[in-house]
Amino acid sequence: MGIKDLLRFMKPYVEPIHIKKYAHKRVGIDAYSWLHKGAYSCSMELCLNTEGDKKYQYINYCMHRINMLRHHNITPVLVFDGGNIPCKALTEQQRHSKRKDNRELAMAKLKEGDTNAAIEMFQRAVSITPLMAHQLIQILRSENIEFVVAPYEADAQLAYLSSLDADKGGIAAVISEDSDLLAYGCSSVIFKMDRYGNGEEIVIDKVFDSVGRLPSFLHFDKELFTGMCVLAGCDFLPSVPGIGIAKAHALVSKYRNLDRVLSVLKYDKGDQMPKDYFTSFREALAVFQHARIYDADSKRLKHLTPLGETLLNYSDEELDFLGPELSSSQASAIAEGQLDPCTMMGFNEFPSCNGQPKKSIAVNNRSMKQEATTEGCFPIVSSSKPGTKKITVVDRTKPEPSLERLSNLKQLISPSNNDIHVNPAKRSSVVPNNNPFKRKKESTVLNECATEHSEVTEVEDLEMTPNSQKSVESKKKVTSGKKAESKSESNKNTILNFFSRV
DNA sequence: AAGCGGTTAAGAT
DNA sequence: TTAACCGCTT
Repeated sequence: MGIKDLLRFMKPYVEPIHIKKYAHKRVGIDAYSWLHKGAYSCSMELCLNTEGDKKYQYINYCMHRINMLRHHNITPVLVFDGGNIPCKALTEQQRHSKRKDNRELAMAKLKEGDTNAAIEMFQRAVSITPLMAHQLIQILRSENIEFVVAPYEADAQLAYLSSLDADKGGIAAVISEDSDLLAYGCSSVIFKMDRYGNGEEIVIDKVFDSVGRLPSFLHFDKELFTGMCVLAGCDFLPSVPGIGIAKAHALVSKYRNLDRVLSVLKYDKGDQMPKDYFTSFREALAVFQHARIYDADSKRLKHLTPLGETLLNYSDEELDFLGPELSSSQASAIAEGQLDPCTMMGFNEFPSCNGQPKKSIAVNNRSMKQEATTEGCFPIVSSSKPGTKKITVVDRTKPEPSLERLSNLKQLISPSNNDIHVNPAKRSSVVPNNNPFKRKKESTVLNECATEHSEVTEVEDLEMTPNSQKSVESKKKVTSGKKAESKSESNKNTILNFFSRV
């Protein structure tokens, strides 16, 4: 993943930092990396789609980290991946097939009765689905945490936000595990951040300005750096055999011009180079430089950096390697988490009653997209008539799963029955019935065919910083102007107890 | 000296 | 899954 060996190569420029360095700043988060780490603890449940609380532990993980950031007065901005771009199709395909193999191995182990071995395989089989992202997004909405779904690569969106001033929605740093961020020109990236906020930072300007440190980037600029990354091998294009990060750096240092590097490469390695390497290289470079990103200000797609003369002359089809252009309404519906960027269908509707045409926006849809379509409605079954007042309902017949694990958590759930909650505005503020971050108000059926469907009414901030006994100040959120009542003092200890055990 | 395949140890949840 | 290391090859 990312640029081959880049982080190892950049080791001399890595500085250990604590996230509190960014107190009172906005910090972007590559949501995929957290979702993926969080999914480890519930990989089997996710793969088998087992009903129960455990399946949602990845949300738990993400919220812990978000609350840690908030504890340090950092404003988190979560950025989710959107559709796949064509030149990443091969990488995606390889990952998908590996996961499929591991899934089959896991199922075999399960059949044998070797659960431990099965879990190990399931951990290699989990993929992050748009549905999982959507479920986290619903919590983020209710917690008023900023997020955006990128039209394509989250990394590109993060790099864009990194280029903006804070008052224009910009971010001061990015938390990620992916070295691609540097190739996209992100100014400050924090890798390997742990649960306490310790991480390793690379600041790109320090790299360019550093005198006497090796490897030297003194005569590099962003374009040369990105070129070096593409030469070394990235998700969009494998490297020419025999070229790794060190050779790529040496070539770019020596010639200081990517065209010259390419012609030298052709001369030296012409026989081992794919015929279309030159074209592929230019496209990969262009993705890193001019990826399509969502501009929240104009509510349109834009390019990460403006297209140069050559690319400006390209037709729409010729620019499709950046991912197809999207209309303003599509782009903003995706960005705001209402449209599944892979299927272009709404999250809260049945596929059958969704009027959106299924535009193919990507060569390869995400793996396990069937979850995103057929199960995207789970556990929501609500009216699709626009403008109709929605009545939300919790199915009381369904037992709460894993109650023994959630004995404390259960106390968070409001026992009040027959509490009708009409909420026409928030079509999408729907969370799983057993979302451990919510106290739920339950509603009765008033109309239509609604079945199980819970409505967010209140959110607790969760203290999880082990070093600190001070609680993060609880920020109560209100849906539809409904004031949330606080039971936080009586519940805080039980919350603390619960999360100290997790 | 660097790339690259293979192996092994450590880390996370 | 990554990071580090080994040994072989270019």
